[in-house]
Amino acid sequence: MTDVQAPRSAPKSEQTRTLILETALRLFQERGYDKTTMRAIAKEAGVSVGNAYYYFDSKASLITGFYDRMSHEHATVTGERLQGAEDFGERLEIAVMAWVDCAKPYHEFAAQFFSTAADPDSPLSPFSDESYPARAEVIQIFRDVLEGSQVGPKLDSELAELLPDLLWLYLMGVVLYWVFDHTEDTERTRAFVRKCAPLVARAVRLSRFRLVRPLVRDAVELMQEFVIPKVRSGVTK
Amino acid sequence: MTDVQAPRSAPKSEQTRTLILETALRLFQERGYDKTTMRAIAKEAGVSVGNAYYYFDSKASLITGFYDRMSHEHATVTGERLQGAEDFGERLEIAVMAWVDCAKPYHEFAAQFFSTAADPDSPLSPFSDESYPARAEVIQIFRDVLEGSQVGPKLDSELAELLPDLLWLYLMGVVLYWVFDHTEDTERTRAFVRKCAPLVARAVRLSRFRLVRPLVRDAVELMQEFVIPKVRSGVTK
DNA sequence: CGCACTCCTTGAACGCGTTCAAAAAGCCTG
DNA sequence: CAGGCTTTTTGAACGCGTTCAAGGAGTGCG
Repeated sequence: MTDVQAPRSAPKSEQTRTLILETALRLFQERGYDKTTMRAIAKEAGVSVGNAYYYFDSKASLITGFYDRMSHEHATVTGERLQGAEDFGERLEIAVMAWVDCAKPYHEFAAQFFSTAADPDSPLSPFSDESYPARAEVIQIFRDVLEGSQVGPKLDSELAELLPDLLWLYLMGVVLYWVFDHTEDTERTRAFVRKCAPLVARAVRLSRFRLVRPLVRDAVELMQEFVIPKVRSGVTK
Repeated sequence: MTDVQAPRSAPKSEQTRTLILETALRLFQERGYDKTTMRAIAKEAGVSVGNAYYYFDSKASLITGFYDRMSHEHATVTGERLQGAEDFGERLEIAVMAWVDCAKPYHEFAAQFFSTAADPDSPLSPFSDESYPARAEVIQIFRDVLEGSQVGPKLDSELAELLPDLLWLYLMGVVLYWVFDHTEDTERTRAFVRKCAPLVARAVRLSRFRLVRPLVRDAVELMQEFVIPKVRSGVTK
């Protein structure tokens, strides 16, 4: 099921599918999402427009592969960089900054594409059932971030269980910031991430104190009831 | 060709413009955004498609009037309901719930339209320069919410100044939740709002304690540097 | 009255994403 | 090889948002 380059064993149809997908992603990156037409994709891939629609529901759903690729690379890069870092804030910064780095080549393309992804009914919404695998993989990254630090075991168990999902939401906030960021090399987003990480870490550590703990518990409960179901299994639930 | 009412102050062109706008908003509400075509708007208004484009840049920019109308009604309704409420959490719930009530007739339409509004370059983005007037009006609502409660004066002055903008961001979060909410009468969003308000109020009150104050100050500083400029004067700054 | 000038209005035409009936290519069985 | 069946491929056609050259319509001036 891995779709890198069509293996020799793959049937013809799978080859065509892959060819169309690769061509599309290449053109998206070269010309941007809007300027890449379905006709151009078909022509470049040497097939008909109708054929592209035989394999993919829509132009937007050609992005599915992009999601998977992106979360894979994010997980890999983060895994490498986390080696040796033990401070929670530091680890968090590494994970989020890794995303910014991985997403760099796609910034222009992603900004154009963002509005499509924001459609609640689109399979490409970050909350959709279809994007669940990619979402789960990124949440796992944050689980690693937490478990590899000293702060993890000291937390309230319910919060510790919830935190990876919350950090994924935090990443979505960063993504939103990044999409609107037009500075060179998205330097402003990077500065934002560098400043945010230690603050988040401090907030998490504060959550253990007797003064704030009751509030945190209630907030955790609220999240578990109202927000997490949407993150865990898509908006339809 | 047909002149309905002729206010002596309004020249012919203004009449046409208004006619197109009113027709568009009515059809959007009746049929939804996607199913309302520019051709249908023009036909229903008794003009040509090209004429609609003479007055409005695009189909999306026909929504501008909707934004203003919505924020006005939100401000009015909130103002009425705030009478007699003094608790900050209660006032916050009133303000946000008033939004949910005002937005009720447009839920289906807004969900379709949401993806257009999410485009960072669109004048209809909630962060855009063009939507600044509506945004400012809503932020003023939250300023009233804060000032009419007892918690306002006791806060750190920097936080107090920032809080209305932050509460507007919180409202944007609720809007996001609302857009994805498919329950009857968006009952789930309402429950979410009812549970959130007192928690936010508690968090604000906690911010005054010596234990958390340093963190809050740093977070406020971060917000002022990285986020508030975008809220105050649009993303271009 | 003719002329020029600006403001409005028109509808055909363009390029886009998407659909679909029909043709082509594989594939299996007798 | 023939015949039927499914899978794959085609490209014309549809409806959409949007553009634009062309033509009114009103107004002031000689």
